[in-house]
Amino acid sequence: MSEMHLKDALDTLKTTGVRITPQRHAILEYLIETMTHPTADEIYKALEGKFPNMSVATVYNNLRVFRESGLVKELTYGDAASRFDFITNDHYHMICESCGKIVDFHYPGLNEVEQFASHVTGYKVHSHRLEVYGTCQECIENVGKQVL
Amino acid sequence: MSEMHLKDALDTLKTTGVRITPQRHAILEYLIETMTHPTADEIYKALEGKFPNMSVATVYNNLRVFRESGLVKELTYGDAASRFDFITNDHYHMICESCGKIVDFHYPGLNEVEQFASHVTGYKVHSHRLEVYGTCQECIENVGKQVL
DNA sequence: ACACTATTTATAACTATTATAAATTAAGAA
DNA sequence: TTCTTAATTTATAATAGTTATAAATAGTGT
Repeated sequence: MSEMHLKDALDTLKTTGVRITPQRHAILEYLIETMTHPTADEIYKALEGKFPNMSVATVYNNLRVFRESGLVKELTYGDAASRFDFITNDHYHMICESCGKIVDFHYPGLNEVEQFASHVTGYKVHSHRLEVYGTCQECIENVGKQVL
Repeated sequence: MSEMHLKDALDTLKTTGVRITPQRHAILEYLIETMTHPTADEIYKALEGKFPNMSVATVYNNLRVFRESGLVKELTYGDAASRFDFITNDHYHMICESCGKIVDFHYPGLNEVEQFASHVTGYKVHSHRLEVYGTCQECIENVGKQVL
């Protein structure tokens, strides 16, 4: 079924007139099959084997293309590197403030908030972003050697 | 009443054993009185008049101190510079994707989401972050000369 | 297979942020 | 008030993530 996602994604690109290069194929594939939310550099390193000559710029360029095509979401964290997330259906992120691990969770109705916010501010709403911060089980157990 | 905030903030710092320097005073004051959500550089430039010799590092250092004291929240946006927000009470941000303007809005109950997320993921929850993206009235009227 | 244009690569530049070390200063003690 | 000391500021350099550029390469429709 992740193959289905890949197929859909490639179709989306083709429809938008974006060329399918081996690099793009590989980046998309990697984004879909890894359940993590990799940084550009992690993607770069992961594909180093297949594409020894690939430039970091290529990764960044394509992540931007994917973002503009609505295939990928970019998650930013201040000075740290952005993380990229293949968009499947609506989900949110739970982030461990100790080790940085990100897991997804689904939650139904946040449309009310959008409507409310739109009403109060007069903005026309496109989307929203919700993130929950906490400590994961593992880090709770490893108290004493906190990193962050 | 913004003077109240400043007083409270200074007290908080003093209690935590953080020295009150003129620079810190000025940065806090600026953060409180400007309703915008300035970047470190904007703060630096705004205080250039009063402190011609102040270093950018000082602004960054103190914003970190304030963040660690829980006085200030940092909002990150990928490659763009972080924006800093004096914490009053719980509010969220509505961000215009066209001009970048940020306005605050209040919304009551998102604690359910925290509880839900905690239950599903097993994380111990500390906080959350919600942002709504859209287009502000002004930019809706100025269609045709889109910036972003 | 060709031609045309998008894309990749390699490199350098840019910008936000942080580290460092020397000079300065806030704040409590004498 | 003056002294003392550790925290803070300043100036500078370094780091890291990301983007711009231009030449080389390669998809895609014909």
